[in-house]
Amino acid sequence: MKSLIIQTIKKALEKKKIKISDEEIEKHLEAPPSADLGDYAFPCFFLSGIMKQDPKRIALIIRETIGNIPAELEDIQTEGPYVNFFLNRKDLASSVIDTILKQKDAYGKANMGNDKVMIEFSQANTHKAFHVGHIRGTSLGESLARILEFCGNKVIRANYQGDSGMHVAKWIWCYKKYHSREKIKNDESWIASIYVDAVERLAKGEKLQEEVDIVNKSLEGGKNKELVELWKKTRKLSLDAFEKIYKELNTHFDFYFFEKDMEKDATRIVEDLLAKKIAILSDGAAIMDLKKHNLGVWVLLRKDKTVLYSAKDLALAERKFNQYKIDRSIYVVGAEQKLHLHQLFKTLELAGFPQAKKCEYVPVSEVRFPWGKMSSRTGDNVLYSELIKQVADFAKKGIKKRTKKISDKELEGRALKISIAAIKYSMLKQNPNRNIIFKKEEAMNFEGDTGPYLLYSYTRASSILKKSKAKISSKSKNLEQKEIELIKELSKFPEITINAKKALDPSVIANYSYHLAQVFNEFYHSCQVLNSENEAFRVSLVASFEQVLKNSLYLLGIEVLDKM
RNA sequence: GCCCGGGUAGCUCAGCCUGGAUAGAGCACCUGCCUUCUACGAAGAAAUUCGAGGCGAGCAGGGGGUCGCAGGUUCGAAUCCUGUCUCGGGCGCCA
Repeated sequence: MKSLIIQTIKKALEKKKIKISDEEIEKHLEAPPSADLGDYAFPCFFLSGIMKQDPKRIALIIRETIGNIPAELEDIQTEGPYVNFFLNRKDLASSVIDTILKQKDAYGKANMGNDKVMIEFSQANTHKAFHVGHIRGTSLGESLARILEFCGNKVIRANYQGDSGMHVAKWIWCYKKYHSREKIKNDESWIASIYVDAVERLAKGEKLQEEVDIVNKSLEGGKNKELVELWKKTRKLSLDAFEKIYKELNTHFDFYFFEKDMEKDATRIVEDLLAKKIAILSDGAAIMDLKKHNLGVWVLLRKDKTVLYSAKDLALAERKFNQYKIDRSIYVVGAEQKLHLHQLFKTLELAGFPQAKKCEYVPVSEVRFPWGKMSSRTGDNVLYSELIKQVADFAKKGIKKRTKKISDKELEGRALKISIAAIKYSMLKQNPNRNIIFKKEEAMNFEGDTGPYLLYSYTRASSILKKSKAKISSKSKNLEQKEIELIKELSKFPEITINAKKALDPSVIANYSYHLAQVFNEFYHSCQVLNSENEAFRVSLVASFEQVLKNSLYLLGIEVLDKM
């Protein structure tokens, strides 16, 4: 249809002895700000230089030169310096609806190559809090995985859990020295509090770090059985807690990598880099001097030869490519680690790993309080477990207000899904590269641009579908303005998924979902479906909306509900 | 100091890559509406139908903007370029 319009414009211009390429015309062709202005608009500003006339006049000339309207189009009008084209909306409507109802869950899927992509995300550290910031990275990774799959990729979800390193040493040291009389509790906030206590104590006593270093060295050596046992036990508590969270967040991983398992390979790789003189020793530590590349200095091994996360990341990269034969490796990691990731990729390149070029970084910005950083080091944060409980309690109140007969199990289930939708949506609707200012009151807001609003719109649609007995038909004798708007919005979905994939940005999908629901709610208020003359058509439109909203929410990792 | 990323309504954000029709949303505030999640009454064996209100996780309308500031490019700048102010993050043994 677009090419027909391009050709129509081209012919009209040729009659006026002006040659413009198809590409040039397509570049200028745009969508008018509202449907009553048409479906495609051709702005004439750029022609005023060539034709030496007022663009408004040029629009009139083009319209006049076109003459009769081609059969496939409904109308061509001018509006100021624009020539506006109207498609045959009834045809458009039935083709959009037929496509959606035929393709169902596959509507919007794209075939953009079937690369095997590994996407690493979440990377929660054991022995520390899983707070709101971690929800963001986890939700983002899962959503990106779904978007890539939807566009034809084979996706491998990988988690890289920080179960070794200085933070673990601090926790073990602190527990042994100050808390050993406390029983080890299966309680996230208790585990998090020991870490906070360690950081506080270390900030006060300068010499204490030496004790932690000894614990660290000993843990890495693995010979002190008592320490290793304590590590294993506490590590498992953290990992089990994470697993429960992942399940609630509707995500899963195909592979779990652990920092602990990278230590040996990391040492080997660094020794190799030193032998090849790619890495050098400085003050006894092994470093990569990347100043030439404007990436500063990257420290790989401490002077006591224990490994740093930099070296472990080299080992991880090697393992990802060698063992899993992937075409593309995406790292969904905090934006504050930007330099680290670039140092990693550059080092892989200098070390001669051919896969270096296949690595990509998706920075995830912080979730902050209005007054500053959220931190597991200071304990100034909101734990996932606390937040989900509060939001779910709030959701339950809402459900109870409306529904008298509901089993406890059903109530819990619905409340959890609504809360997850609320929390995930709030994390995904914003561009990943920008900080989110977290306010607890806003997490409890279920109105407007929120996850629950989207779920609510879905339940409205499914309720209508349940009640209607009409036979579905995608054909309509006439179309209301709100119906046209909804159809046009539905037709945009395939393009939206491609945009989200290219940008690796779920907020594109989130913004679309919200706008789609808004348009549907406007339609809902202005067009009665049940018992209307046009019920057969409207039901098919509602069914299409339900399907597309479901598909787009799926890409965000949000499950829909029939009832709320 | 150097390197990134921001600055758009009181607050939180979208639009910026690829410049165009009055700069869009949400929250909060004000005014209306409310038929199709749920929920009340009546009729019916039931699906359901009819009726009058309420709720709000619904809709409409309203107030609120020097798109940080200053230049430049352009017929046209929130969008591109330069400068500048300001906030956040990062910058050799944390992850």
